[in-house]
Amino acid sequence: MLNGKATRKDVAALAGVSEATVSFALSGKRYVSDELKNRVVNAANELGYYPDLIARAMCEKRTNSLAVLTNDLESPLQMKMIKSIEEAAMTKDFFVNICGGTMKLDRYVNNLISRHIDGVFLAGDPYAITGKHMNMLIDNNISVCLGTVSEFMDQRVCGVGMDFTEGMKLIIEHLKNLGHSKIAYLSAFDENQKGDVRLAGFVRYMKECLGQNDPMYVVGKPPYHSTVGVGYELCSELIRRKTPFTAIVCTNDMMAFGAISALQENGLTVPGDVSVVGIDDIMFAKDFYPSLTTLSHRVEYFGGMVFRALYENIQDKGKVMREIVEPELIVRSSTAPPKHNS
Amino acid sequence: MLNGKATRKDVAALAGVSEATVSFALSGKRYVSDELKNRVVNAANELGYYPDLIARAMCEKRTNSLAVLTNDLESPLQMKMIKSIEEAAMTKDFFVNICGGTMKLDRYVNNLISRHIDGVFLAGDPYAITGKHMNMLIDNNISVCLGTVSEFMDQRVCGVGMDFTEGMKLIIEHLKNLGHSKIAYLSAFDENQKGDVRLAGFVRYMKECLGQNDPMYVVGKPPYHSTVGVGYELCSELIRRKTPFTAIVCTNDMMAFGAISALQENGLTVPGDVSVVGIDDIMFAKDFYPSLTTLSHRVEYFGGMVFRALYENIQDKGKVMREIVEPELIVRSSTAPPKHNS
DNA sequence: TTGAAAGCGCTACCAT
DNA sequence: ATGGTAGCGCTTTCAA
Repeated sequence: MLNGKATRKDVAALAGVSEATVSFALSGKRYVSDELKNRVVNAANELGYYPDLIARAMCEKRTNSLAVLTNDLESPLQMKMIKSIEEAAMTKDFFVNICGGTMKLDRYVNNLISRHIDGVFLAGDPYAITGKHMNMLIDNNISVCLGTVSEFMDQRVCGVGMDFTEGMKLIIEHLKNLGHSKIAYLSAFDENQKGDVRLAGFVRYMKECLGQNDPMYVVGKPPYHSTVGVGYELCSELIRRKTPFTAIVCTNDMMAFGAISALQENGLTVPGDVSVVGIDDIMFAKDFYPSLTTLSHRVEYFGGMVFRALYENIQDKGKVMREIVEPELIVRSSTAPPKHNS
Repeated sequence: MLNGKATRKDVAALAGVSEATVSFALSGKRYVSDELKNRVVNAANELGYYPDLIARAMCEKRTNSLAVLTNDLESPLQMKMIKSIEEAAMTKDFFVNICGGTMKLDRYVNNLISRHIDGVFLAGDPYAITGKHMNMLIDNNISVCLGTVSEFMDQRVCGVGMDFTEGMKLIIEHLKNLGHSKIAYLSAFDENQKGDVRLAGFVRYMKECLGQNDPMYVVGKPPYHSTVGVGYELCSELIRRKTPFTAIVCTNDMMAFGAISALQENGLTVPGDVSVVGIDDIMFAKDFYPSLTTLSHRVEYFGGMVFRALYENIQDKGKVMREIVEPELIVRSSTAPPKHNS
């Protein structure tokens, strides 16, 4: 444990073997007799030797590191996702860099390339990253994974997506099973927003499950934020419409929190008078009052898949994984059967 | 723009100069005549040349990268902090790695060293990181910054801390100015928890500002979580005590949200019947209903300071910055004058 | 003012 | 089964 900078040379000298043998004994990439291996391992331990990953990266043109590029580092969902990616990455000794602010994309992309980052997960808005940037990354041998899956994706990029359509089905079936039929949807996005399939799923399953052709919903407007505040606004709007409803589904959990506030301010209790369902299962969902019934994307699993997609593509550019993670409905206490008089 | 891997050699060849001149022309570390410099710059542009940062790191024994070590990647406060550190870092082309899970500390520390990460910010619980790990980092020339400042800190580590004492003063003065005197504090921690100076600050300023020797407070118990749920519990306990109060201060914003829920469930409105103040100014504080009056640590500034402390220490191990960031009270709509009959 | 070349610590190929 | 060593792309010292 000299002064913390033992090199392979020192180990070789102490063990009385060649430098090559040190590498091979430690990596196992070539057979080394037990005796020499022992001497090397002991010498390495004695000196507190760890291979210099920068030097290794220089030879291998690989750094064992990823980056997550996102424009919304404060979003609870993204954080959870980053956390789970990082956890999966660490099992293979990959480090994870975070790149917030999709504004400075050029700068990030240059850095990613110059630093020989092996793979990138593009969280945030997929439309914010241009084809030019994607090509630069891929041309420089960096694996790319998108947080979505579509047939129009570049054939060389991986994708892990969420199944909101199936999710909507789970939500509506849950509410139906509780006895609800007057269900409203609060959408942060309007019909013009491609990319958000939640509203379409809602419409579809209100028809398929409940036979309703004209379900209730309130839509947001540009810039399409899905915050607590927007949930409050949209729910207030819903209440003003005076159309009776016994359950509300929201674009995400934060909007659900806002909706609950609006209901309470109007003297309606949750789930007594109205059941509320969110989407995302963010950290607060479980210990909010009332705890929120919400659609989970199983983010831990999701993050693991993202890492796996990237990892496999790094090992073999031929493997381009495309995976849709099936959601799971987490039933908590914001949903209950409707009142009889409703 | 060959196939994305022009090297310095290529630039030198194209410009008709030596490789050394390429480096110097681009870095400006040595005078290069205007003519040669131009030829180099043009050649570099033409080839799409960017220096290989891994090769550079190998020479310089520096990677221009930091890591944030934290045990709670999902905490909104930490996220905001990481975001602001990353933003500051990017202004100097530093990359930021995230290391969640303080459990695998050995593994992270080894990686940090092997990868020649230049500096580390220890977010999370400072007591979770052992002296052994800190010494390993410092002995290996890695700068360390703690999210706290105390006189007992290792002389070689930087620190950027929050001034909760001053913060409590701001909070209590604000409530006093509104006309409150029956103020209660909901603490996630109890008196046994050193490190949390909020309760002490509360007691102190209830006396100094309001002349009260025995202020109301409810404390948490191990494992001392400060979640929405705990806020709800502690507030419920406060209500059960039947001691009249017109304002509540909470350990953090999440507890404040829980407290507000508990109040509302007991038929008390915020801020009509009770004013509530949080601490941290997390993302949700501003668009919660009601929007939360809370103590901001000015996290953007805080993160900038953390980066600066690390950056300066990296350049010069002699510079060990210790900075206390002064808080700021963000007055929103969860506080108002007390009712007359209270 | 500019060029040549010695490293940095490792991987992996070529010898033995 | 093991050793020697070229080479990765750069920074920087030493020469010219």
